[in-house]
Amino acid sequence: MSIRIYNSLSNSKEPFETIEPGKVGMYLCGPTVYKPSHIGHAVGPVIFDAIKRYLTIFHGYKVNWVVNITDVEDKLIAEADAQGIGVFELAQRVEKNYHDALAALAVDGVDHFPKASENITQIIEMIETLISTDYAYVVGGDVYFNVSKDDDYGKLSNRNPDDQTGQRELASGPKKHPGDFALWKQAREDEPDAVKYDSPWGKGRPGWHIECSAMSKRLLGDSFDIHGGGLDLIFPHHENEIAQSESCTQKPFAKFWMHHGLTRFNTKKVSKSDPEMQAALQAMTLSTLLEEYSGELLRFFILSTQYRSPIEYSPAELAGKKKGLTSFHRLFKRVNDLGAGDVYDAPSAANADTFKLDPQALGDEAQQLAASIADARDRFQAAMDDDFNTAAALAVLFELTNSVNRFIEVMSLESSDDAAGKSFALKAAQALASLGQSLGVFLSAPAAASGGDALVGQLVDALLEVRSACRAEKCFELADKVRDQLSTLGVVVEDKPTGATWSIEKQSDDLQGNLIEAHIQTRLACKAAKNFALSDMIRDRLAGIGVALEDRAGGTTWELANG
RNA sequence: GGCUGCGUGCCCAAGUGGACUAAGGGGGCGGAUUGCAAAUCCGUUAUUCGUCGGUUCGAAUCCGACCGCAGCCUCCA
Repeated sequence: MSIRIYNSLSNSKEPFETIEPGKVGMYLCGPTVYKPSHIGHAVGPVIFDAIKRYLTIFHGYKVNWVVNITDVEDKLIAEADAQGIGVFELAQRVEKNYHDALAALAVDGVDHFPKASENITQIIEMIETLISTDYAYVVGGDVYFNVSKDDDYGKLSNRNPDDQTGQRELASGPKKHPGDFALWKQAREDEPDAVKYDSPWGKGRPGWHIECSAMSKRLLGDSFDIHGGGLDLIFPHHENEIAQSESCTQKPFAKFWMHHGLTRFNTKKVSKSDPEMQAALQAMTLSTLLEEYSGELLRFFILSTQYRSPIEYSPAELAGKKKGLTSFHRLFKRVNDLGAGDVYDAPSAANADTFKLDPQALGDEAQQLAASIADARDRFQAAMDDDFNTAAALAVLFELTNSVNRFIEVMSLESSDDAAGKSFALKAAQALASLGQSLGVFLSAPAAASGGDALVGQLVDALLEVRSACRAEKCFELADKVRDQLSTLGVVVEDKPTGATWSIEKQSDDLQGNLIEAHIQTRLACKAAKNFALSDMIRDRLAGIGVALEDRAGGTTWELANG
């Protein structure tokens, strides 16, 4: 029952033990807010959010999670200049964009979002300590970290700074060693005043790495449990964080280093600074993706791969995942339609009783389902305990989908009033949902399902009543035409024992107007078939929901009775 | 060149020495159901895990070589 985590520091899986019993301090490197975030930036937050939920729900940990916002940095200054706006104006705008995306992805577990600009004092203090202990030195208005002084520098990335001469035998400039990196950068004349901070070494601003050391120290202490980020940050960023922090405090910095795989597009890393990626990047921006896909789908997509593996992003791949996710939504809707209760309102997976179903006298099928559910929790936990294998955990959920569907099928629950059976199906589905919820999916029913518009719903219902009448009269041609029309509008119809149900699979423009038009077309077809009872029914039904039809010489027009 | 990793069916993806004669998803194919669909259910779709050797009673899993791919060594989640 113990958690094992792959630690980049040792390149092996280690048993997870926290520094303080029952508590986890967790730090994730966040974005530099100079350009909108893309899909790759969502990976860390989604994984860590799922981890926090899991650790909290399944292991009872109290998790304190910090994600930094880098708002003082070269690129940001350059981008603000290019756009002709203030540095912090740009930073705030991009940061809002980032937070909106996280909200859509259901990443709500972050406890602190510290900003570099708000921690200058702590940064300066840390640099002063490093200077006083000779781990750093001042050259003009710059301060550099002295890698030669740090014995175990390179332990995370397995690099020896003295062997790194190879490619960049560049002039080390004012530095003592080419591997030395900036802790503090002297202000340049052309830089905006907003990023010129006072320091003992004159006006300037912090280097990139030091902010994470200073902010994690302030919010999580000298030593904490988990530090995460993308694989591309191992060197130099994380290596340098370790160097700064451990040299400053003389204590171990992060206990576990977790690095997630990078998102790729056409087998190449998605990068904001890669010129070849620029065109494609537009489409991979989180705000763009969220216009077309739900946050839940993007989250599901990210969780369907073990976090250390790279994820290949493509619209086709996302479409495939969407089908998988939809199969859960269908099941939940199917169970909710049984009327025994709301699946989404599931008890917590933390409660073992959620998985103890009593099959009573419901027979073999219920026995089997009860066994599957009980087993699922263990398998789910085993997968998650093994380095947070969300891909394997989701596989367990897929299997349960099948078990519950089969139960509903075999017990014919949709066409019976078997209250005990329905309640059993509900509990099984809730157990399934609770596992997903502990990863941050299945939190609520997909928003688009009902169209979000009462009139649209009434129009579809009315159309389906007409179709039902057609089917009763064995007038299948007309019935199919209705279904086809709806399908074109993105409304998918499914016939069930209890009648037809529908859902909006694809949003389309002016759905309302098109639905009324579909009524008119259907009515025209009825009239052509001399089925006047049906055509009148359509007109009356529409009138009932406030849509008045008028037959004119040039065709039929419609208007809404009251706004 | 140095340092990390990776290579599993048509596609995605778990599994890292023995319940693997390899999860799960997408797709394909057959059947049940349906007026027909859709959805759902049942069945089926890798004797094989980049290639070649080795270790072992036993390897997708360990070792070696080779081939291919990615990341880092400069900013990057």
